Amino acid sequence: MGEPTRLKAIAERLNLSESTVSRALNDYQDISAHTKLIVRNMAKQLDYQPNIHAKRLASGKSETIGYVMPIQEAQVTGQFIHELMAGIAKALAKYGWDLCVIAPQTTEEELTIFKKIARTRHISGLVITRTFSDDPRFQLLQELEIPFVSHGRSQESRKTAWLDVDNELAFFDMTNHLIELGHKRIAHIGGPLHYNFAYQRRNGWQRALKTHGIKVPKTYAETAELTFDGGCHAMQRLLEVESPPTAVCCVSDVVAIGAMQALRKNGLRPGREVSLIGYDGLELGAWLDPPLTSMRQPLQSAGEKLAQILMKIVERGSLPSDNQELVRASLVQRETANAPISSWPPNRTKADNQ
Amino acid sequence: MGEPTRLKAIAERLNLSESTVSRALNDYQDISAHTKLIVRNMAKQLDYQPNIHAKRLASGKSETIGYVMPIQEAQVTGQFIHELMAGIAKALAKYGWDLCVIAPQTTEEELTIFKKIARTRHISGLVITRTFSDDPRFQLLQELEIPFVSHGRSQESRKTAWLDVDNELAFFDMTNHLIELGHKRIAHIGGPLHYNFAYQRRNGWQRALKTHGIKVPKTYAETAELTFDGGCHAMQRLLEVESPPTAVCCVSDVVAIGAMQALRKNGLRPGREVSLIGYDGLELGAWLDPPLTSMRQPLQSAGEKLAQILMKIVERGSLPSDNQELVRASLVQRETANAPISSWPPNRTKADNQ
DNA sequence: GTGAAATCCGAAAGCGTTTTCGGTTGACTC
DNA sequence: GAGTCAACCGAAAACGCTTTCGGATTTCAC
Repeated sequence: MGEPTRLKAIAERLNLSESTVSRALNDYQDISAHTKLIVRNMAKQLDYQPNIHAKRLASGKSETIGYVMPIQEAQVTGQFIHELMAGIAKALAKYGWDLCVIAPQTTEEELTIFKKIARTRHISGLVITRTFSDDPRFQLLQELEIPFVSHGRSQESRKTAWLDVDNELAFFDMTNHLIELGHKRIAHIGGPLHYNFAYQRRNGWQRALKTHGIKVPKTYAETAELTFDGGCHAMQRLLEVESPPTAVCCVSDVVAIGAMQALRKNGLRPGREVSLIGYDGLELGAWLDPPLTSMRQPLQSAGEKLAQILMKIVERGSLPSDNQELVRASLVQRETANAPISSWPPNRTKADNQ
Repeated sequence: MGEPTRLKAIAERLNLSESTVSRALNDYQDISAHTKLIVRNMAKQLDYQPNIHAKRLASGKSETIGYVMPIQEAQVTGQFIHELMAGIAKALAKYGWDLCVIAPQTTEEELTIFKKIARTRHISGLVITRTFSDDPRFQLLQELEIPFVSHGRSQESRKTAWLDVDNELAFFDMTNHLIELGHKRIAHIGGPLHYNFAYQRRNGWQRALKTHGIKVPKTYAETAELTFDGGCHAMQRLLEVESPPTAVCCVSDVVAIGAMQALRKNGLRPGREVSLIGYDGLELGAWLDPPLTSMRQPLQSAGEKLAQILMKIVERGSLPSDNQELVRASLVQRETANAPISSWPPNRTKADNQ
């Protein structure tokens, strides 16, 4: 309804110049407190909203950050992304910044888009997720001088900004929890090692075992695709080793759910013969039978932090390397992690030290 | 690296005016084919990317559409949203349009944002989802003259653009499937009726029963919150009626999963004593024990369609009421929908007509 | 060969901000 | 009372594109 209020309208009403009004609204030092006050009141009264395109053109800033949607490959990334984006959008909205979604179909397209952004500069910074150990995006974005922050680290992220869960610690904690429950035969179903977090999680598991002087066979270090089937097959393999584990740390909830399926197929009940802990804290874990114990990281607040970090870098030139933050995941106790039972594994070998 | 190419650079190189170059690139009629060709070649050669803010300022168009994230209330909306957004972003990207995420925290905030958009016009159209039977957004957006398309209908959507799944037909199909399997005692766990789809789904179920002359007690029409617990409680109530059903149509997968839980608690196995069909076709349904039969709508393509509809309306002034489209959901056969078994329900009443 | 109609392009005026630069006050110093 | 220095504000030039308007050619019919 009606024409939107322009700077000009405010200026005319107050008998000021447009430039004064502009500077008053942007809190310049050379405008008196009194002028600022009346300008702001008038702006509020007229419900002034600056024309964002004019503003961005004139200032050369875009006040828009891009979120690169991970290419759809791993399963159930949905909830994850949703919460993260909600957090990012929320934090940005406070400052009038926009969140723009970028959904490349392939890795090459993703890199092409980055190059385009570097030229147009219509996006002032990027949030990337699903990082790989060896991730070409880090180098490219640095070369292109596009400010960015990643959710998750990489081998290349020493000098860049990131926010990550302490995966190593999470799996250290997770494994310790199982040890405290009395387990000694603790296996790990990890993810493909090109995912950076897969490394870290495996290391956390190993460190906990080492700390307690527990030795496990090499076969206890399984690897699986980050899918239901992946978890299912990996668990099956674990059940077929000479002396199967009494507990398994799983790299993700989806993998853990696959592992549950394998247990069931073998007539075992998750959390009875074999304890299981997943990672992600997915809500749906609670709907399973039995409900899946897991580790959870706060996603919404992570999104907000990512946004804040990025704005700090873009706007105030904060150094990327000063913006590296680790958060701690917490245990979500449900019903698949219990003390070991004596009837399992059925045929103990002499190597068994229990 | 280096300054981006401007219109000016192309013009100078070709000894043309900026306006000619601009019109050549925008395919104006009054530019000769030859000029267009050389301009375009030069643009490509110099890797010209127009300054989006200048373009939008000058043209008064924003080429940005907003996606309003549903307020986080119902469960597992994540995957849903992710796929839909990926589809929208993909379709928009083809035309150089942006997708901007709007994440209001409350309904009031959502409406406030709409009003702001109406003033600034920095977003040229909106996609809204999670529609309610009585949804204030429809009227407001029409009043504000903001182009929009909804995923899902409403009582107020007669004149607006929408894309929806034929919920009524989906539940008609679903119920028929159960009837074909031999079921006659088919209940329904519906959603709160302020969700528009909840109405439609219930009606589809009823129509199928009616078509086959099947009568069911009123107690068979259950209502549940769209949550795991909601489904669980509703199923529990269904099991306590005089003669419980042999099959249940659930308004959503999450509700169905809750219902599965209730069955298990009562010593029953989903798909044996009581068949169950969900709706949404969530991937995670396949990971359950037993895997959940469901109905699925194509989401990614729905997102693309939504984007196309909106662009058509914004750009070419297509009438909203000419852009109403119904798509059909399809059955995802898994293992919770089977023929009824004779041992259930345990104590048949005389009212039982089997 | 003339007039009219097409065809093609350039000049220039926006679009609504930001930001630099300079100018006008008034206060303050000695 | 002349000079200095802040403190405030206005004029005007960007920012890079679109789009209107009109001017210069060429084409065509007669």
